[in-house]
Amino acid sequence: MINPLIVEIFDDIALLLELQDDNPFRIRAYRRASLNVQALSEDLTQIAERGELQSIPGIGVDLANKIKEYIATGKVKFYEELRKKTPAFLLEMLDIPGVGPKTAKAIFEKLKPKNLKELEAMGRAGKIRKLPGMKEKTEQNILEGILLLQKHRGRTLLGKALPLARELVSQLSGFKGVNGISYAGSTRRMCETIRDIDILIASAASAPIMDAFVRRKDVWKVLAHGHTKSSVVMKEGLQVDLRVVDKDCFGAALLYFTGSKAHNIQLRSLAKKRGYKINEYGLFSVKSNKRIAGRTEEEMYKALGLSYIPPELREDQGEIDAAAHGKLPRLVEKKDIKGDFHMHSKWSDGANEIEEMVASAKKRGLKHVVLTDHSQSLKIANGLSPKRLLQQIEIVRKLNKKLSGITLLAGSEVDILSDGSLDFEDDLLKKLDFVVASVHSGFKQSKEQITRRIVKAMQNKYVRLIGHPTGRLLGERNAYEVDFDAVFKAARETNTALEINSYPQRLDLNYTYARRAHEMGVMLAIDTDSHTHDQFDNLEYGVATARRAWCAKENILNCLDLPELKKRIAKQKS
DNA sequence: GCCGTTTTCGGCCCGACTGTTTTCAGTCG
Repeated sequence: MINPLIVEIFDDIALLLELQDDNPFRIRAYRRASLNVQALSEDLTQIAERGELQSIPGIGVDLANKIKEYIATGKVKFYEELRKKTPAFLLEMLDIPGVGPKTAKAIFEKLKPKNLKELEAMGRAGKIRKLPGMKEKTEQNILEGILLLQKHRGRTLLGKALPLARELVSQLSGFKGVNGISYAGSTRRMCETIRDIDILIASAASAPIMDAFVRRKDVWKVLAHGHTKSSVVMKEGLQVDLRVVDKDCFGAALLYFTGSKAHNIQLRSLAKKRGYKINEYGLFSVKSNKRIAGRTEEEMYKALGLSYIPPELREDQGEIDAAAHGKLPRLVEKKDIKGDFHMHSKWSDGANEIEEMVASAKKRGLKHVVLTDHSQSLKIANGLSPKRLLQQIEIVRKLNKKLSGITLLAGSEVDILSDGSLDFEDDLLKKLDFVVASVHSGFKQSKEQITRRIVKAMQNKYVRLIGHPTGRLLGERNAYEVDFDAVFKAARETNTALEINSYPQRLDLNYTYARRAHEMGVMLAIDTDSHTHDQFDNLEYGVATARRAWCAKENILNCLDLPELKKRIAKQKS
């Protein structure tokens, strides 16, 4: 997959051009192209082979040629030359919050620091304040920016950011004069990782709210503190931006601060074409400067002739066009999920007894769950031997008779071994109600090997589902190399579902692959892979991923009632 | 550098906060 490399090159080119004070629209073009490449689920190499690079929005003749050049030579000459011209540390300086191209260049040209440490020493020695246009404050801010950069690197999992955002919303909503409140930004779009939390408040009296916000005990550092906008870094490292607007503008502001940036740009272009202007205060007629909409997001979309676009879809992935033609899907919701096909108990590496897991699932409204402890090869997770699995099946059957309001099914998360065979014999799998097959080893195999392995597992007539199909762990391990088209095709042909694993560090399939999979006719299943009783709460992250993948409930296997599911299973693979 | 239901040339989203300025440039989202 060369896409991440192209993304990095385009982003770097944008920064390098910025340092050269190049045409800002040219710079934006590289950024836009990078965003659109990021959103692809298919490898650029394949798109290039079909000669369709220019069908990607933001990719024209020139950028298509740069991609082709990279595929052919592993290099982009234009990029190499730009880099040669620019010292590496100058580029690195742009990572410091508050330091942009102008400041970076001014400092670099005069002081020639070689690294962050040297720059910091220069700041401490009072050398930066002597430069034209800079005083003590600028110097101070750069020093603090360096500190921030060291503390606040990387992104935070949605599973951590969302609860924090909700907590902040709940606390701030109790404030006097708050007429409306919501978190916005990538948290509201349910992106898998979050850079900072955005909170929007509707109120006529912003100053006291701002004051209280920046004085919170859990605030580490105040980055900005204005009348309507403040930014802080929390002690645990996450940045939170708070914005206060009048309640008449709440919808326009919520739309704006939810983003994505690319979605906003498309909306504004559309507005412009129709003689309107959009900002965070509303939709205005350019001619009369009269406000047309702004109280609610629904009102804003309606005024633009669009149906309401749920936040999860606002990624500039065709949603505006679909909304204009009434073709948005009716997205799956958490309440549509009837069962969970993937959970563990103390028998393998779970923390709770089977009964506790079932009770927890029932409490959350699930109607059926499949117990899928690990198989024998996964020693580290105390995988079940055939003998223990047979015992467990019996216990499951007995326990199920005692249950009401929820059905417990017998299953296994069986390992797909390195040659593609399964960790249990068919005779044993046959006794189970539902089999999940997953890769837990041999991540470094070649693309062909892993693809063959997974396809072979899907051809087993008892395997209903492939668990966490790409094996990635956010911030820890990349997805293994696999030919997705081959996997999706085989999944469709063998009637095997693919999982959207809800565990916040997995979210696997991710939303772009999940979208392509169901568009190719593959059934998906949203599972929690719970290892403790409270992890059933992760379901909402999996549902969000499915929504971001444009899934309706018809695309999701666990939206079926148990009788329907059983019918489907009986028909499947027979 | 991209793009076209006004355009193949001339546009390209919009505003808040900060610091160093006496009216604005730089940075950020």
